[in-house]
Formats: sequence, structure tokens, C-alpha cells
Amino acid sequence: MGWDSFGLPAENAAIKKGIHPRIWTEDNITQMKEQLKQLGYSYDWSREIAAHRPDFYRWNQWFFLKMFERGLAYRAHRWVNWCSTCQTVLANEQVEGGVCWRCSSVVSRKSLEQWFLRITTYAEELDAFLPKLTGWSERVRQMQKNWIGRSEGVLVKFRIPDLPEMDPLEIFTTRLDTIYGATFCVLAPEHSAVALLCAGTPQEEPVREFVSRMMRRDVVHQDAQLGEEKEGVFTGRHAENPYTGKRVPIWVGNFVVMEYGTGAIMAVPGNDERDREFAQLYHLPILPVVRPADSSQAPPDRAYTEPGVLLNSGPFDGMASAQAFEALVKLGEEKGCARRMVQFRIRDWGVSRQRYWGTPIPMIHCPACGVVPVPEQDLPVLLPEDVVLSGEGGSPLAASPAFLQVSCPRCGKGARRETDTMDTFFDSSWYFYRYTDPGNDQAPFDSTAAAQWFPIDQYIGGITHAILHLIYCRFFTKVMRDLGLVALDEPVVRLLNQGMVLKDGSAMSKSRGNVVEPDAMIRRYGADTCRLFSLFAAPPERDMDWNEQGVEGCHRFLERVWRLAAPQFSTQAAPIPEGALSPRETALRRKTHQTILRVTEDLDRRMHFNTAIAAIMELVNELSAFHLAGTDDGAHRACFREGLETVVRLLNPFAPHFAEEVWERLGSPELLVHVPWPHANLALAEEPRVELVVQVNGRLRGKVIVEKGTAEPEVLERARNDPKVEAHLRGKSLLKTVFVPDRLLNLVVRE
RNA sequence: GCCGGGAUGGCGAAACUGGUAGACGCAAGGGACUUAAAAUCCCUCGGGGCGAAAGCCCCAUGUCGGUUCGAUUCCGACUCCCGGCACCA
Repeated sequence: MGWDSFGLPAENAAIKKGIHPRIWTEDNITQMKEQLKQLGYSYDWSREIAAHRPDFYRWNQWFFLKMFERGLAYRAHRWVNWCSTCQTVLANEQVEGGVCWRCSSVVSRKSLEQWFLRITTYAEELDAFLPKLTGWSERVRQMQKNWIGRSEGVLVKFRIPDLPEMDPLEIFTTRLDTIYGATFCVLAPEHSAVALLCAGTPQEEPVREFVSRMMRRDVVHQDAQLGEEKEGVFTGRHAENPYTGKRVPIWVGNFVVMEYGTGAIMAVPGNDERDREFAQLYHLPILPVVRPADSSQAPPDRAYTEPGVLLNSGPFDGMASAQAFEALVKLGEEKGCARRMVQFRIRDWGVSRQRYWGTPIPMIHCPACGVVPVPEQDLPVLLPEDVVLSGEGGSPLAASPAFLQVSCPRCGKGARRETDTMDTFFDSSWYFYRYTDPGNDQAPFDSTAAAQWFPIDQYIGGITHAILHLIYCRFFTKVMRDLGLVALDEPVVRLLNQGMVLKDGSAMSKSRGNVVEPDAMIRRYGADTCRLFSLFAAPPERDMDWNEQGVEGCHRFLERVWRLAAPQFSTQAAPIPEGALSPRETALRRKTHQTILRVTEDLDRRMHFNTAIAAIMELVNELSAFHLAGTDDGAHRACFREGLETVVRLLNPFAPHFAEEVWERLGSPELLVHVPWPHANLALAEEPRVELVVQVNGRLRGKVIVEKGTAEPEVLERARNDPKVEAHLRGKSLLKTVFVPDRLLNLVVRE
């Protein structure tokens, strides 16, 4: 068990209630541990870890230092998502539809110097390995693919003839085939060339006004879906299209994002819908350069954006888009104005948080030496205890002089500690490796221990972690591999996304008031009933509604087993006599051993706990009927006992307390948990006879019971003797038969 | 817009490799036990038709088509629901 115990909830609760986050967190862990133990989960508590304890987070700091050494951790000024309510920076993935994922307030923009992890170094590999993750759902892999957003294109240089001393403008495009239709260029408002371009032109003032207005806008308003109209302003300068030599105006526009590509685009309004919209708005020229390859007409009121055949493109007219693309790349490379490039949507991971309850970033700012890492032997950098949390202002750690003031490890002079703490996704990116060696104080874990356990055979997590956590932990594994700590490319072989527990059709939440408290449920029905129901109601990957009547049903089932077992308490199990069992007894034994097979299979390979429980219920139903019907002699009792004990043993993973109790009362000296899983006798489970389906023209017309392995001629003979089948054959000619041994016989007939 | 997943009784679901659709449970109805109720036990339980009954027939896995002796399962088109990405050039 690992506690993901750093982060905002602890800090917010602490601010609200005036309790120190550490006390609050430890209290919660104590309570939750109690609940988990009540539910009887078989966690290995000797391997318990918690993110907020220094023996764990010192290794966060260690990883950070290793990444810093390798250039994977760096500091940069960047426009960041700022939540004014939480007073903190949010990662892109923590902004949902323009609002803070946690408090739902509108996210604004702010420029801050931040720590970043260079996840983009691994973007190519993170993308390339997705098809190999065959134990992951298509859904999650697709989500990650979208998130990484790999896109192959070309970087093209546009010179600015009026400013010969200026670097050419670089744009990224995936549609080089449309370059003859580039009638203007557009820069993002944040683009560094904007100021240089407009300087000294009549457009300087309008551009300045536009850019500063754009910089102030909320993240929400950047989202076209949420209503921002396209808007832009001419910079007063022109760029030269390197292919046509034509001069095209350079604009600044709100619809170009700085964070993708180069933050500058060539606009092809004839073949791009967004560019067309902008061109119409400002009466810029529109020149279609690709038309549909077949004779169909390009839509008159929209841009034709599909690949097709080139026109208005000089020597490239008549070429197919793909062919033209290659020719244009070749030409551009020769001229030195274009080169192939792969772009990713994923950005480097901003890990800085201006918060208290997280891992201090182990860096020191020295006026003389600059940014200096804390020496490894000085780890951990402990979180100061003396910080008063007000919930306002900037970094809480800056308020602790004892923490802040430090001497530089390099020059020894007075310096200042980094006050940012780490995103809690840092903790969760590698915690599972720590399970293999939780007490290690020399390293995050021993590589031999990790090699023994890894990769993870089966990981279970909610779909909410499909992108964030599950990309970060893949990234960490690749970094750790390159550090020589592990010999793995991917940490998780099989991934199961379990569904949520719903109440009345929606997720449980305090604000809805539909929360089911585990304590109350355990008091009312017992832990085993709760476990049984939560596994029986639906397969694990599906959402499940917490239906109290369903819970009652599971409770009744356990009581039924108890009543079935009670007469057997304190009696001896008699051995089953050799041979000479009645048909009924033989049938019960068959069911018993078939059930072992089914439950084992459902549990082990399929993880379909609901059908495993259903199979046990079937056996219990059979046992009840057997109990009522039979003559109470030794063989009867022995077969019943075998079935009953099997039920108890198969029930053990689902209802462990109940199963142990019944097991003990049945007179077994050994704890059930130490008794090996029941072993099915395949010979006993075998059906000697099978019910074989007889179809006429694919429709069920009869059934015959035959010895297993009976050949077609005999089955056909038997089928013809069935009056129902015969009725459907009468007066018709048999064209052919389809025979599947032990399953069906299909008779194909015609009038 | 692009991509992914899904749709089966009144409800949660099952059918694992193309071979008896609806296992198991919930709810509902009927009966037994009881002075009564609870609990428990037994029976019925997708829709329609024929029959006195035993039983038989037809329809049915979102819609329409296809492949096949046979389709909940495979293929194509569509409808609706859920999810991801999205002014990403």
C-alpha cells in the first residue's frame, strides 16, 4: 500500500481547519488504514510507503538531481496556467475546459520561472511503444496517442526582405503541398518576432495594443469552442515565400498558439478552413491550390482541406498532394529553406508548484554561482515545520527563514533555497518501484529487487489516470532505464481500468449527498457482503451502481450458505466411498469440480469476478436441492460435504471472514487462508453425455442426449427419430449436414 | 470536425473461438409455512400466436443490409449514448 499523501487536499484542509498538513494526513492514513483492514484486503503492510515521509520523498529529490545532471530538468520562463483561487500553477492537463480541475475557477495566464522535466525527449518513444502495449485497452492507448500528438511536417523559412539583418521567420506545416496558396503569414501574439517586425511601422501601436490585450485574456477565451472570434492585426511587414518569391503580409492572430510548432504559420485560405475564415474577415486574398482528385467539385462555401491534385502551383500543377509534398521537400532542402520535422503536441512537464505540501525541489540559488544542485549527501531537503499556512500569497516555503537561507554548496556564500515544491505526479510516477525495496536508505530501490518483480503483471487504476499518471510513469521508467536502474522499456504489462462506484446513476460526492460510507455499510451487512456485492454487481471495468437491494441479495446468499453448513458444524468429513455412487451423487460431484474449474478460470485469466460468484451460487443452488432430495447415507453425506467445503474454499477470496468462520466450525484445524486453492479433478468434471442441438436450416428443432464423442451417423439416426425433427424433414430433401461434435447437428433441407 | 468505446428482459448482467440468447442476482406475481407479519422454502417471470392440455409455432440482442448451413459474435451503412483530442497549422 502506498499513500499518495502529498498535495493540495491536505494543504487546503489544513488551511481551513488550522491543522498542520502532516497531522491531518497522518490522521487520515490511520483512519483509512483501519477501514481497509476491516474490509479484509490482503495488503502487505510491511511494504507500506507514503509520499509525504522523508524516507520516500528524499528519492524524489534524488531523481530530480539525476535528471538535472542529464539536462532532463531545467528552468525556464514560461506562460503558465495560473489558478488565482489555488494561487498556483496548473499543468495543461489540470486545466479542464479552461477551468481549474480542482476548484473550477477560471484559469488565467502568468509568466513565471518554472522547473520543467523534458518529457519531450521521450515523446517519440512514448508514441512508438503504444502499439506494443497490447495489455492496455485501445481506449487508453488512443487517449495517449492524442495527447502525445505526433505530427510529421516541414519547417519552412520565410525571409523578411525589408529587415535583412533579422532571422528568417520559421513556420511549421504538414501541408507543404499547399505552399503556393500561402497568401499571408500569422504569428502568435507571444511570438518574439512581433515587436521587431512592427517597430517603426505605422502598425506599431495597433499591434502593441492587440498583443497586450491578448496576453491578458483568460485561458477559457483562447478556446474557439467557448466563443473567441478570430481576430488579428497586420504587423506592417512582409515575408517572402521561398518557393514563389512572392511577398506576403505578416499578421498577428489570436488563433495561432505559441506552444505548438514555431508559433507561426503560413496561411493557405484556399485550402484551410481556419485561414479562410481569417482571410474573409480581413479581406486577404484567397487562392485554392488543391482540388479534389476525382471530378467532384470543391465545396463553394468552404475550403477544400483534403489531399487532392495541385493547381495554381506553377511547375507542380497536376501533381497529387503526396507526390507534390515530396517534390517540394526535396526542392526546399536543396535550397536550404525547408527541412522535415516531427512535431509533438505534448509539452515538457511543468513540475513546479508554489505550494507547501510537496517535495522541496533540491536546488539552491546563489548570487555568484547561479542555480546549484543540493549535494546528494545533503538529501533529504526537509520540509520546514514552522510554516504558517494562510492560503494567500506566493510560495509558503519563502516564509520560513530557516529554510530559505542557506550557504552555497559551491562557494559557501549566502544563498537562497528553491521554494517551489514538486507536482505530486512526481511521487506517483515511480512509487511502485519502491514497493520492491521499501526500506532502502542507500538508493530508491535495489535494482536486483526491482528486476525480480518487474514489469508489473497487472496494474489497476481508474480511467481518470489514462493520460497524466500513465504517461508520466512510462516516462520515468524510460529515464530510469537510461540511468541504468532498470532494464525495462515499459513498466506495466496489463492495465485494467476499473469503473466507478455510482449511487443513483452518478458519481458519489459530498455535494450531491449520495455518498455511501464504508463504515456504515460494514456495520450493517459486514465487510464480506460489501466485498461480495461490489464484485458481483458488474465486471470490474464497468461502472457499477450501488444498489442496496443488490447488497441485501448478497447478504441473503451468505446466510443461505451458513444455513446449509450449520448442520455439518462439528461433524467429521467422511471419505467418499470408492465407486457405486448414485447418478445424483455423481452429478453433484461433477458440478462441484466443474465449479472449481470455472471459478479458477474466471478469477485467474478473465478477472470476471461477477461470473465466478454466479458459478458459486449455482453450486449452492445444486447443493440445496441435493440436500433436500437424497437419502442420508454415508456416500450422500460425503458428496454433500465435498461440495460444501468447495463452496467455502472458493468463497474465500470474496468473503474471507465468513469463509474462515465456516471453515473453522466445520472442524478444520488449519486456517483456510493457508489451505491451498482447491484442485479440480478433471475426470470427475467431465460430462459423459452431452445435449446435442439438432437444427433444421439453422433453426433449433430438437435436442438429443448422446455419449460424448458420438459420431455423426448415430446422431443423425437419433435426430431422425425425434418426431419434432422428423416433422420438419418430412417431404423435403436433405441437401447437406453440418456436424460439430458434441455441440450440434444442422440439417440443411429443401422443399 | 477527427479518433476510440458502447447499445442484450422491468433492472444489474451472462453467453470465453461463429453453434441452444437471457446463466446468476435484483425487482415483480403466485403458492406453502404462520393467528398475523418477518424470515424461509417452492413455482412463474422477453413479446406474440395456436391449443382443453402436453406441447407447438412466430418475433426478439439499437436500425437497415451483407457474408454463412447457422450471426449478440464477422463485414458495410446508419441512429443514439459515453469518452478523448481539437483554431495544433
